[in-house]
Amino acid sequence: MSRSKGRYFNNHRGRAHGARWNAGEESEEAGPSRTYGEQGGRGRGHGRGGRRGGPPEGLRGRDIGMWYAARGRAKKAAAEIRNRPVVGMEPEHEKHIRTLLDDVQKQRSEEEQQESNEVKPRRNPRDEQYHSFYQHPLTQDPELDKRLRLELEAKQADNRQYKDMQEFRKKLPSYNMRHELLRLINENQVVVISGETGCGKTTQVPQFILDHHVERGQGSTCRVVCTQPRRISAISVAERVACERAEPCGNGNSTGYQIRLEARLPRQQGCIMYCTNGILLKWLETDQLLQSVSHVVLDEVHERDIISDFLLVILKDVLPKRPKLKVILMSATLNAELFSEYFGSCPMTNIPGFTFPVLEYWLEDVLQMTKYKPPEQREKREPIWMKFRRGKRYREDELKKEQEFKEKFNGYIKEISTTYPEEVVYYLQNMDHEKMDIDMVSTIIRHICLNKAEGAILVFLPGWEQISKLNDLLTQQQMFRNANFRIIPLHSMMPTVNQRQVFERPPPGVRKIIIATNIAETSITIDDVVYVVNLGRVKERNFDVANNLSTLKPEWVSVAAARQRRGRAGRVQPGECYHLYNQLKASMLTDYQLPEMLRTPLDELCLQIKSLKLGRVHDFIQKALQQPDPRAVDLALESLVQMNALDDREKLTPLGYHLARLPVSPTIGRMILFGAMFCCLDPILTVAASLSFKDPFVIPLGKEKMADAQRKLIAEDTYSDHLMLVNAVAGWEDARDHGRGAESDYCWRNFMSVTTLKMLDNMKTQFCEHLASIGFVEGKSSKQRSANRNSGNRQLIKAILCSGLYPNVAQVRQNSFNRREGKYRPAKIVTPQDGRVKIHPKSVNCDQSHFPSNWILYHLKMKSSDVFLHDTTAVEPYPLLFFGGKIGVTSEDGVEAITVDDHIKFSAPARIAHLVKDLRSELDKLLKQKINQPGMTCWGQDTKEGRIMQAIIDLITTQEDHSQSDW
DNA sequence: GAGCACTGC
Repeated sequence: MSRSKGRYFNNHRGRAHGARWNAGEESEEAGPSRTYGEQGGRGRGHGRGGRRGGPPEGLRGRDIGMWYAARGRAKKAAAEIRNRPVVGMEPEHEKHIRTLLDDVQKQRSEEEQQESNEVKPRRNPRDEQYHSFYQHPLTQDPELDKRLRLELEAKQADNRQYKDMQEFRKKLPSYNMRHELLRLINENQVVVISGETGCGKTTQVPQFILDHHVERGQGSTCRVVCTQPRRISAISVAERVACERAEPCGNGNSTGYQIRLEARLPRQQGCIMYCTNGILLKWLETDQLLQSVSHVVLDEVHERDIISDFLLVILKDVLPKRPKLKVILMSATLNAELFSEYFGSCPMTNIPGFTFPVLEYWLEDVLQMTKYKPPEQREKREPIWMKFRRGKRYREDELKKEQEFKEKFNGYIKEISTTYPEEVVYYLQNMDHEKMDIDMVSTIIRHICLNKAEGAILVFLPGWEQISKLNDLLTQQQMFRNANFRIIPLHSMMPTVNQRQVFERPPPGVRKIIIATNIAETSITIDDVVYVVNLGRVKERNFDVANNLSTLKPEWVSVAAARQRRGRAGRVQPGECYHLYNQLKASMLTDYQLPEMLRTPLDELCLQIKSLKLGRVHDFIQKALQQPDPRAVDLALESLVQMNALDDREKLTPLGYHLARLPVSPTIGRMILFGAMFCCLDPILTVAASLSFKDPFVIPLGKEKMADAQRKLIAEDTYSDHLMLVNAVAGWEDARDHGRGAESDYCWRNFMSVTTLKMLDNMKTQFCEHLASIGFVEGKSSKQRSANRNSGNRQLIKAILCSGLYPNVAQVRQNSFNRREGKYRPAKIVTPQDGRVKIHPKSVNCDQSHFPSNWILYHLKMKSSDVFLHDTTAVEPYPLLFFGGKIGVTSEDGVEAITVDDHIKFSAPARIAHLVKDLRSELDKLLKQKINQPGMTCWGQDTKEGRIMQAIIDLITTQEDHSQSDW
C-alpha cells in the first residue's frame, strides 16, 4: 500500500481555523465560543431554591423522579447544543463571498430581462449510435434469405462438426418436441414452455425458431433475443449454441451474446442473440416496441428477479401494439401456470427433463443412519421487551408460522412413530427444529465419507458464519486432515485461491467437499457432485416497508430451491441428497421465494418506469404479476422527489432524465454527475463503480482480522470506507503500471481481487463514455486531466459523496474517556429513523470512539443481527450544508444555528448562516442550469460558475478534518 | 462484533 499513499490527497492539516468542532476549545470567532459559555451555566441553574443540586424543597415521591427526569432532559439538550459543531468562516472568505453574491445578483437581473425560458435536456446524441444494430425494424431481404438457406443446407449435408452435434441434439428431450413447439409458437403470440434442467430448452428453442425460418426462406425476418438472468449463463449458452451450429460465437455469425461491457454480436438478420435481462431493458429505452426483434425468449422467468418481472409487464403492454412479435416464456415446471394465466391463459407445454435420479433423505433418515443425538431444546421464553422491538409485524408472521408448525407437530410425530425407531422419534420430539446444527452437518459428511462410494459432496449453508464453523469442525477432525480430502469453502467474498480445485475432478480415492452458500445453486456448477447436503436455509434480503428498512436474515428455502439443490447431485450419475430438516417442515415450505420486486426498495424501478414513459407509477406497478406494497412505491417516489429526479407531479426532471440513463441506482448517478461537474471524476467513479457492483476486497476464511486491519491501514486518517477504497484502487493502478508481478503482489498483500478490480475499471470507463456523451467531460478516460483538477481534494470528494448519499446521514454521539475502563468507548451512532444503530464491523470506522465530525454518511443500512451501516464516511458541516437537504437559519434559546432539513444543526452566527444559505441557493441554481445545459465546467475566475464553485470548494477545503489536531 | 445471490448501451 505504501506506494499509493497520498497519491491523490493533499494533506490540509494545520491550515484550518475556520470551523471548530469541539465547542469546548476556544475559537477565534467570538460568537460561538461565548454561546458555549452561556450554555454551560444554564443546566446548573435549573434546580433553583432547593438543596444544592437537588430537587426543590416540598417535592415528594413521584414528583422528585419527574424533577430528575426533567433535569436530565434539559442537561441532554444543553449538551447537544454545546456539542454542535461550529460553522465559521475566515474573514477573507466572508468578504470574498459577499462580493461574489453581489456580482451574481446584479448579473442575474440583467440576464432575466434577456431570457427566461425552460431549457430542455439535450437528447443523448449517442442513443442512436449505441442502438444502430437494433434500430431498424426487420425487413425481408430475399437475397439474404436464399443465402442463409443454402448455407444451412450445406452444413446439414456435409459439415462434420455440425452433424456430430446434430446427433447429440437429437438425444435431448426438447428435440423430439420440435414440431409441437414450432406449431405452438406459430399459432400463438405468447407461449409458456416449462421444463427442468437438462431438457435443453435454452439452447434448442431459439435454434428451432431460427432454422424453421431459414428453411422456409424467411431467414432475414428472424431475430431471436433470448434473455438470461445471469451474465455467465448468457455467455456459456451462446457459446454452446454457436458450437452446435459449427460456427464461432458472435463476429457476424448466426449466434452471439451481449452482456454489460462485453459483446460478441451476431449478424443483423437471421440470428440468435443471448443477453442478460438488463440489456433487453436498456434496449427498450430506444426501441419501445421492440421493432427490431421478431421473437423474445425470456428464460428462467420463475426466478422472478425484479428486471424479469418488469419486462413481463412491459411485454404484456407491447403485445397488442406489435401483433407479429412472438413471446416465449421459459420456466420451471412448478409454476408455469402462473405465467400462462398472466398472459390470458396462453398455451403451455412441458418438456420432460433429463437428469439422473437423486435419492432423497430427510432429517428422520439422517438421525437414523448416523445415530446422531441432536441437543435437546431448552425451554425458550421470549423476553418481554422483544414485543416492543421494531418489526413487530414481521415477528407476527413468524409466530404464525411457528404456531402452525406446533399444531401439526403431534400428528406428524404420531405418523412417523410407525416407521422410525423410538430414539429417532424421541429426538425429533425434543430437538430445536429452528436451530442450525453445524455438528449435525459435520456428522452426515463424516457418514457419507465412511460409508458411501466415491463422489464429491456439496454442502449448502446460509452464510459465512456457518461455512466458517463447519470448516473449523471438519479440519479439527483427524480423519479429514490428510490428502484424501479436499475441503473447499465457496462464498462470493472468499478468494477462489485455487479456482481449478473447485471444478477439477480429484484423483481416485480423494474426496472433494465443497461448503457453499447458494452461490452453488445457480451460479457455479460443479459437475462431479454426487452427494448434496442441504441445511435448508438461505439468507434472504427483505424490505420492511413499515420501517423503511432492508433486512438480511436466514430463512427456510423454498420447494423450488430445495429441488434445485437436489438437482446438483445428479448431473453426471445417480446421486443422493440429504435434507437436514424434517418432513413436516419440508411439506410446509413455500413453493417459491417471494419475488424480488416485493423484497426490495423500488427507487430505481420507479425511475425506469418514468424514463420509459410507461405512465403513472402506481398504475403501472399495479399491473405486475405480484404487486408490491403500495407504501413501498410511495417511499420510492418520495425519495425520487427528494433527490430532485421527479417533480411533485411525478414528472421526470432533467436530472432524473440523466439519472435514468446511467446504469446505476439514482443516488449513485447523482454522485457521478456531481463528481464530473466538480472535476474530481476518477475517485468518484471508483466509489460509484464499487458501490453499484461490489467492493474489490476478498476475505480468506480465517484471516478476517488481518483483512480488517489492512483496510484500516489503507484508510489512513480519512475516517471513510469510500476514501479507503479510492486509496486502494489508486494503489492497484500504481502497482499495475509496474507489471504483473507487482500487481498480483499488491492484491495479495491487500486482500483484493484482480478480477473485480478490472471489472470496476471497465465500469468507470463506461460511466465516462456516458458522461462524455452527455457533454460533462471530454474523453472516455476517467483519468482525463481536465475532469480531475480537484481529485486530490479529500474534503471535496466527501462533499460529492454527500451529494449522492444524502439523506443517508447518521449522527455520532462522541464518547468521552471512560475512567473506569481506562479507555475510550466506541462512539454511539444514531439515525432519526432507527435510533441507535451500529457501524458494520467490516467498516474502517467501526471501532472509532472519536470522529472528526458529528455526522457520518452511509450508503447501505441493513438489519441483520442488528441495524448496521455498512460503509461510512465521516463528513464535516460544509458538505452537508452545500450538498445536503434544505438549509434553515434558526435561533434556539439565543443560540444561533444553521440547520439542514431541520434536524442537522450547527452553531453559526446568523451573519454567516445567511451568507451560507445564499451561496447554497446560488449553487442550486447553477447546478440546475448545468444539468439543463450540460457542459464542461469553466473554472476561470471570469465566469460565474467558476467563481461560485471555487468559492464553495475553498470553504469546504479549509474546513479541516480535526481527526488529529482537535482532541 | 460480522459479510445470500444477481444485474445495467
